[in-house]
Amino acid sequence: MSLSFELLATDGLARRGRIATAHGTVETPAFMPVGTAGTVKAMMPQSVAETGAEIVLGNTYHLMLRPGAERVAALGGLHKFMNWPRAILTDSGGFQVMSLKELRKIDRDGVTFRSPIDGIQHRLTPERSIQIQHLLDADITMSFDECTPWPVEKEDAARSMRLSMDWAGRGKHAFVDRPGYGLFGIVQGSTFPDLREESAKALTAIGFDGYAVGGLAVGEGQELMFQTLETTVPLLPADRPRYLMGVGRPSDIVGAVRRGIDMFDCVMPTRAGRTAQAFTRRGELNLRNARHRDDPRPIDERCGCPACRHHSRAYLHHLIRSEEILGPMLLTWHNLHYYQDIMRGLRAAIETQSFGHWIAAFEQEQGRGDLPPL
RNA sequence: GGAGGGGUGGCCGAGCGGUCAAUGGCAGCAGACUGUAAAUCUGCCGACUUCGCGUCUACGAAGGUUCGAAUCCUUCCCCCUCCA
Repeated sequence: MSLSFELLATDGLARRGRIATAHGTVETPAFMPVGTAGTVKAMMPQSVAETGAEIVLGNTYHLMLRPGAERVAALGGLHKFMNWPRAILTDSGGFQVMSLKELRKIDRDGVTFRSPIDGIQHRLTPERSIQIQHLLDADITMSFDECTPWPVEKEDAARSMRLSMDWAGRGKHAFVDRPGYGLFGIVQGSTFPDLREESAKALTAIGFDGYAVGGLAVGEGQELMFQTLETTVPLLPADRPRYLMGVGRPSDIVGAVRRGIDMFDCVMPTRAGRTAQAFTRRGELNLRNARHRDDPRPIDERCGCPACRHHSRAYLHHLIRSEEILGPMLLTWHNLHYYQDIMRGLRAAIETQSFGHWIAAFEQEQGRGDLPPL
């Protein structure tokens, strides 16, 4: 195991840990902003770091198409290329097997994609996906899998999961172990407990530096997602980090930490920020709505982000309405800052054995709703 | 003075005898967004409405032709272009 994971404290099933990567440590529970194409959209790398992020996600599929993995490698790797000196986790392309279902053909050996950029065919196998992630210099490499869509017949979920397990084994062989670098396996099996169990056992038998839970937050709803975590997480090795892929909203993250998850990534704070939605302690706000037109207050007077320290809701509303680029920038910044505030709060709560109290306060405040309009 | 082109819902702009409360776009009002084909997408957008239809008022104004007119005819009002 060349990726060290230290378990610092626990409170119930919740864990406080530390991952040491070749590009710095990552305090867990951790949220990883998504930087698909070598950029966390609408954010400068330094600003991403200032929110408290210690690791971002990059994407095999997108970087393979453009500018190309070999080109990134020749330019010194993804950290240097995007000027992000900290840790990077790369998705394997497995999500695109689902999200680009109209543009790909899947077979036992791998997946052929037709590029949405120029129509050219690209081939991704477990081995090539790992190789690309090496070329990108990812600190954490993800196994190539198929993110199983939902809803799905059990038979199809089983076939999909077993294919991903086969690919996980092939990826493990292709992975070049180095100090500070790690490979994660991804548990599939949709919402079927016995399939999740089969998948978890298959992965632990192979042995990975960390274990991800994939195929969730794809439409099944929070309750089913939590149920699936409750049956899956206990099957994962306690001494390895656990990553819930693609999740989620603040309440999803909090609930998953309570169930033993250590790492998260999600486009929600960045994408929603670009589409005028702000996440706050007291719930969600759509800054495009007319009710903010004359509101001189910040999104959240207790938030320390630049949007909240320097700008009114009225101004942010104006920027969004005017389609000024600063609008998406500031809202993305706010959302990422708020997400990292949550993670800081979760980590501190677990350290001080006050997790239950923290969650109660979190839920109470979220339920209270936005401040009344002026 | 002469010749020609126009006036359509908040704006721009299609339609040129029925299937038109009237294509589109913008503006406006909301909603969605979960390992990013996303600075994207969806719904509503004359009035009333039991929100399902329906009813009413509508395509510069007034008349007329027609079973039926935003669409054809007459007159009037206004705008634009070119020539004097």
